Amino acid sequence: MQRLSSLFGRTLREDPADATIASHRLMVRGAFIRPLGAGIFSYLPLGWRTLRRIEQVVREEMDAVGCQELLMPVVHPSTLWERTGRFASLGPELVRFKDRAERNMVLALTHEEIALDLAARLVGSYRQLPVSVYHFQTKFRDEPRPRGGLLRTREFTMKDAYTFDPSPESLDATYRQFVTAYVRAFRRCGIEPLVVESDAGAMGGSDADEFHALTSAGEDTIVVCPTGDYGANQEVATTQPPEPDDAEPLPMEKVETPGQETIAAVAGYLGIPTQRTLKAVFYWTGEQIAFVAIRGDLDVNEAKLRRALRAPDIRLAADQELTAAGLVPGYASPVGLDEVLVVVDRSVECAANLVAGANMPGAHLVNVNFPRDFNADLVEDIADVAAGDPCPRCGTALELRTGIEIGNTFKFGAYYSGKLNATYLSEGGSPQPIVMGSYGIGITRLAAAIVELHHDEDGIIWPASVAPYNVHVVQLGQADEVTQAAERLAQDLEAAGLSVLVDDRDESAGVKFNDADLLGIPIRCTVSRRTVRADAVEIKMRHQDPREQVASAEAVARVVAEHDALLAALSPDAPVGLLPVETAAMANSHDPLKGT
RNA sequence: CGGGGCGUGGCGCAGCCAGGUAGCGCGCAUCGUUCGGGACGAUGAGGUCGGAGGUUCAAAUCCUCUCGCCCCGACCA
Repeated sequence: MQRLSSLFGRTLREDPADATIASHRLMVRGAFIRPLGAGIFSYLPLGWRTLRRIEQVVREEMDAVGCQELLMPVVHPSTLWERTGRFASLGPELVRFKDRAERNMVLALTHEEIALDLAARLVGSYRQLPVSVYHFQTKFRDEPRPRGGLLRTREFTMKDAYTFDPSPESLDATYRQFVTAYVRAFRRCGIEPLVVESDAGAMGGSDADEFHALTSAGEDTIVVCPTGDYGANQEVATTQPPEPDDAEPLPMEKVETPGQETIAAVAGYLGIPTQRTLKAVFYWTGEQIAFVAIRGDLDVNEAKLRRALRAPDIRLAADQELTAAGLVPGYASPVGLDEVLVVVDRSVECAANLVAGANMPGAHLVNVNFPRDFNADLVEDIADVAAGDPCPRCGTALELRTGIEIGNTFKFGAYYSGKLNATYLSEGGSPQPIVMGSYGIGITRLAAAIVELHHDEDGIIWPASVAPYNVHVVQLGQADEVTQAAERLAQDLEAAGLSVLVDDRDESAGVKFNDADLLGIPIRCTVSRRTVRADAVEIKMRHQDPREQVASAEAVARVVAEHDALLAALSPDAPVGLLPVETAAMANSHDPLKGT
């Protein structure tokens, strides 16, 4: 048992000034974590115990699908990273340094290279496949902007798994197993994950899914169909193509629009809806300017544009870059442009008689029609999906949600195997590339997501599966009889298999109860002069209000039963797949920031 | 990287504009009284005011530079 009087860490009465989101605030106040630098945290005993419990849930689900735990290093020679090309292609988020012999080294930000290299060395035959490994390991990514406590850190703990299959079909089966294992793990941690399609990445992935905890504290926008048949990260989400406008194309004309430099201004000035305008957005690809033409009411989705252009590092172009290319900011038009790369969103292809800039100050063109009036180098879907757009599968109005990405899964196929020459001998005796999958769960981020979904104004409400201790024994008063009773209760609870935190501090009842609420251990037992005289123990569940006195002789059995019931409620067993949005709505209703 | 904010005992803050003995609340220590939802009284410890340089008789305060942290955006397997 741990006594609060000797716990390393102190709770804070006031919120830390720099914490804005609930999980950050409560985990610092409750002595779970302390910041060391931007995006770098120490995990105090309470926090570390919690992380280890989360790990254990994940570990059990990984073991259950036959995945084998190992441990790979944090510091790597750059060699393998050079062979896959990532030493050069990754940006400053990959920390590079030299050792004493001037060899290039990196800090692990993931372990595909290392895991696959191991597989290549250890797997020789199809008889050894499929096989999979995982570990819990520190990752370091020099993020440009850490934020939200454990939500986005530079140093973090990740459970990453790597699967090795003999064929894409075999990988498909493995992949489904892992998705199922992930959903089970998250449910056991008290999170109903929303599984959505995600960006497979510019690095050769063929298929990818993300697992989201829905809460307004998240950073990702998720597009979901209320029928549950579609869900995708906004980076890859699509909607049904717009209905073609079969209006008769009218002759193009120039109109004076002095001072009307924005879509809203032009539309207002001409008395038309923004859907009837053509918005020009300019990106710099690193080599040239890309002129993006999109319907005025839509927004450009940069992730889609990046893929369409096959340009990993696009950014909005600066005004001087536009002027240098002969474009007039506010009045730019694709009409009459030859030198510039033009990307047209499919919304423009389907529209008729749009208003576009005239490439001169103070004037616009009306009745612009594509492709009659201008050319495109690319026509693609590069628009953000908006709430209300029709589901690509069933046409139902789509909804937008905010989520924390707590896990992801990727099919890499033979992409890395080709680079690292990772092969096995097939039944026919020929070398074949190992077919790889990669699966991540951010353990520290998952802890933050759990707190976001499980807290109230008084503190954290840990799911029983991951709480740092099972039971919080609060001793009120320092009388010998009370101390002894609390001690005995704690010992009996431990003998029954529960972990116990005892608040034996000489503090007032209010301080102790408030700290108990803050720390969020699911079951609280109070021992005081009053309960000792009644030969009883008061039991209170953290997630509900009633307090109940139970006879001492029955207290332990009762606590065990309550704890078992809490664990049973965190059942992993429910249909797996793309989850219905009702569950998403339920998850959101837990979020006090949004109200209910 | 762009924009904004903030660095003053362990935590939360005031003082800065209008330079002149570094303050408040909480916490901490000791003693006493309290003792079921952040008790009360008394006494006490604890701060090179993020750092460097400058202006000045005098700098937490004014100027310059710099480091760090937070938020928004950019970015993000």
